[in-house]
Amino acid sequence: MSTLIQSELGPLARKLQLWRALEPPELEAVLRLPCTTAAIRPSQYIVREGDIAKHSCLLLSGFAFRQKLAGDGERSICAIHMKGDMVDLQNSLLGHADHSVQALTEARVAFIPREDIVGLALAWPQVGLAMWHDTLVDASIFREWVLNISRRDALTRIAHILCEFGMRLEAIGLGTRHSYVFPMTQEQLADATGLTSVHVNRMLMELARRGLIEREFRQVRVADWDALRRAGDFDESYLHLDRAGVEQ
Amino acid sequence: MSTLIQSELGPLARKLQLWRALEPPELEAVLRLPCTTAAIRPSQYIVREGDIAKHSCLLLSGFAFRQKLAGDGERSICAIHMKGDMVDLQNSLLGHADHSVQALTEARVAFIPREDIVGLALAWPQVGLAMWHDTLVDASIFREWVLNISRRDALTRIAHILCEFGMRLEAIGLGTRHSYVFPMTQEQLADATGLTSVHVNRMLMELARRGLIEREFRQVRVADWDALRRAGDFDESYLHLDRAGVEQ
DNA sequence: CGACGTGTTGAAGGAGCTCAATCTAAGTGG
DNA sequence: CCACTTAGATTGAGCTCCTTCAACACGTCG
Repeated sequence: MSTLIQSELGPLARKLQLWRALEPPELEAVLRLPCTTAAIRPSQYIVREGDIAKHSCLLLSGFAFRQKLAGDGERSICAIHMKGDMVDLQNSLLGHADHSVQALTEARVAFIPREDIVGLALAWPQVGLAMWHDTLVDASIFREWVLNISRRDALTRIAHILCEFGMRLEAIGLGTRHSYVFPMTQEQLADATGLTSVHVNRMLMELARRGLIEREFRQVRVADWDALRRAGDFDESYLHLDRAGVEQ
Repeated sequence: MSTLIQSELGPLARKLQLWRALEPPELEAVLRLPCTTAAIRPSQYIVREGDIAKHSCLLLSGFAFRQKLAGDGERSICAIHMKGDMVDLQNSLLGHADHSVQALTEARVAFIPREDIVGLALAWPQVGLAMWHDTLVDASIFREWVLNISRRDALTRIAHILCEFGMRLEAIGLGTRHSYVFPMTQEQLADATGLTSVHVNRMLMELARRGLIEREFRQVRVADWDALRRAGDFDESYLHLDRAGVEQ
């Protein structure tokens, strides 16, 4: 955890521009944010539930997930994150972390001091709006997960999350939804879908048996995207990747 | 849907101040937002999934909920809202509504044009931050619901949602967590917890049998708050009602 | 009065869980 | 290079929490 580099924040600038057109001086302000970077190992904590917020974290490479624990120790994974995601913007404004963030793979993370995020939003309101927009999209994904977990059966849940992951990878130019490495263990996938790892295993095998996907360890090949999409009751509009209707 | 009144937006100003200290001119800007109000009947739609965003909606009185539908028609209720809540800030920034909002009881709603919300955030960045903060708290509640539905058993889920509702009522000065009218049918409560109405019914009766609550139609009397809190694995920190650690 | 929405109850069935064994691949140390 | 370990994936068998279906109770409202 060291080195103060200016150009590290490219992925953030790119993400924010996806949400809102930014002028050169605004982009510059984003890129000039002070930050320190760190290399994170798989399963290492980036944020711990209860932490007092001192900085926000941006994922520069690799994958991470958010988790909460129930009183009896059961784990719930409520989000998966990839390059360019602010894994906890909320720490910039809320007092304490209400959940943990953990690395899924080798990852690089940039830490940006809390007050600089707030200062950025105050000095450059358009950037503030872009970050707010980002939070709104996050919230939309949480709602879809509530639906996924509460009202879809096991097979559909798994198919849905596979669709979402591929779609998001593609959206940030990190691969194609037709073939990718899914970076979670079956136990983590279980915690992300409200199932057990045993049942996740059976459902993955069932999806393969039906010819929707082909698997080789964590490598997923989507043999029939339309069928997987149908099986997963997947409609990407909740990801708000299109910006139709968003002017100004 | 008519009448253009200035002082209608008091509940919004109060809510935003809860999240961030605002100066008189900032407050005035909030209160001066143009808006139209409407009386809404129970189960009437306030926003429909797929709607193109033209305005944001503020709940002035009564209760409402957000829902999404699965492909097979199953319903998921992902949030309950009360006085002062912006039931769809996301419409101000995102292009289309990714879910519906429906009235739970008789309600009064203020519609604020999309561009005025955006304009407010641009002209008064502190107000923009307050609205962003509001979205972050919303997202925190969604995460807790994901945990609630995915990793808690039926009795715990119901107890948890009863705790949350009472706590939030109290926070906005609309009652006490020890006794309130819970404005949902058992079927709606089922859709908010990922259960069936039959099982919700049995769990409510079990909570009463154990002496945690007393019921009379929708009226809930919390006989033993601490026990209910324990039974519901409830820890209110995710509501971010305290502002400890939040300076400036 | 009949119809409807909501709540309550019983009985039977099933989707997913639990427990436990086995398998595989990738280290790790000798 | 091989014995040993470990994390994760796979499989089977039995069980349970919750669902499904169906009936009935109750209050309200036309």
